[in-house]
Amino acid sequence: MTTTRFAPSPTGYLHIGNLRPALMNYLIARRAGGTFILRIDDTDAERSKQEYIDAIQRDLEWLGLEWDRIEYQSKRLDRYAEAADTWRGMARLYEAFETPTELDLKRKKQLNMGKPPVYDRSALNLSEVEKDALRAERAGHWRFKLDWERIEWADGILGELSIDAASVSDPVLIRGDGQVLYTLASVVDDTEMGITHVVRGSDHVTNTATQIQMIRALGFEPPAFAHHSLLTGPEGEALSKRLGTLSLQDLREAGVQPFALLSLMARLGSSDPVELRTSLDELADGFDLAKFGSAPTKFDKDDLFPLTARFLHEQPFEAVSGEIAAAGVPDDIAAPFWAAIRENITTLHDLQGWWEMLRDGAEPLIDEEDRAFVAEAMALLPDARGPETWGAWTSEVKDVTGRKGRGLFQPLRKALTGQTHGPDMAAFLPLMQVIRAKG
RNA sequence: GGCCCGUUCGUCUAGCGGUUAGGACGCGGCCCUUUCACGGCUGAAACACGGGUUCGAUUCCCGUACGGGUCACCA
Repeated sequence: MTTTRFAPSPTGYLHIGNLRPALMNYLIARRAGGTFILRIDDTDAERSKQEYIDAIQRDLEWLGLEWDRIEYQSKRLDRYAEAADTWRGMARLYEAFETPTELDLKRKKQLNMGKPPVYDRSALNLSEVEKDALRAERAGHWRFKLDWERIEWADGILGELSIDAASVSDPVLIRGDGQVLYTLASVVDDTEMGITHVVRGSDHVTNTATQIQMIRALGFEPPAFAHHSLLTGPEGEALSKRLGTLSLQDLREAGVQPFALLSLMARLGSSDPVELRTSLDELADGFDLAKFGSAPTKFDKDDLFPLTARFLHEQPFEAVSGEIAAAGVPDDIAAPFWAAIRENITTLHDLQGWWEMLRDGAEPLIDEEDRAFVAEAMALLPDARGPETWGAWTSEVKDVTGRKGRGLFQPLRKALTGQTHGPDMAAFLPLMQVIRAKG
């Protein structure tokens, strides 16, 4: 049974970088008919907020990424304590007393000497008497004692990976104040919840190495791990530098459609072409981690808009009637309005502009050599305009002026809409409430 | 600085010793169309650099450069 999870920490809003693991895990579960768990990693009590938990769920719902189950780490503290006891019993968990300042100092010293900044395990040499003395001063924190060996695994994206445990610090699992840390909670949850595939960003590869040892010590077999590359900005710069406008909420407000976002993110970085898909089943179909590369992937927000436009162009009136009403379009002309302009919008925000043009008219765009022609044509334009008007009118203008083809239609479009391109005029003209060119 | 990963058209990538280096998106042109879009056809566009190994390197090895990640009592 395939079981995956998406495990955001509610310390901020979901952004584009979070969407990759969320989607990948969702699609893997979906494709296998398995279970997708939303796990709220809220062990950090100071930074976690209910507001963010709500926002995360809203964002996932907006995208249609439904979870089969939701779990909260803050409700599983007893499970973590139990695992800690197990490791203590095997002497894999040891108490250390360095303050953050001391550790920082040690690291700087090591760095200065050109050595890797790895914890030196000096706490292991403390006698019971020394420990008691230290306990009297401050609360100790707990580290997992790594076996110094090469840790290897076959990564679903990165391939064969090997990390020397000796090059990594023994991870702190429990803070001095008793707070359980990510690595511990994650390991316990992944094993107890039967997670079969862990897909996360490549910023976790060293965590994975240490977690494999922790899982084995608990008597479990590690799940299949896969680490996707991280997103960068269009110039290859770290994405964190421009995360400002890349929260899912920002994208939604910019008018990006869910399926545009999903279609791009489910394929970007893989060898499959990015094509608009309009269901999660289609997205799950053919989704394969092995098709993803391991190089950093450039993400450009602008790529979302052509997909959004394409999605909108396919939408029936019923799907957008609410937005059309919100843009101020009267009900009686809402359906023909959509039919006329839908292929000329990029996002739903463009609805407003077209409606305003219809309601208020557009500043005519008339070339000097067309001035007389346009005046002549406008005189022939009837006040009552219906679906047949454009055809009848243009053919009459054609007969009267002798113009035809582009030379006939283009000046009329420009005079009526002030633009060189736009909706099909046969459908658009009857909806125009005001025609400024008519005077 | 140590460790891990990476570098093929603008972008995402295929390639797994001998290829006219392929595809997709984007871009240009043509056709279709009263505009735009759609569709069809077509064009420009890439192996980071330097050494090896080899009859032969985009492909294998080493080095350099560059990029990303990590080295928290965050996740």
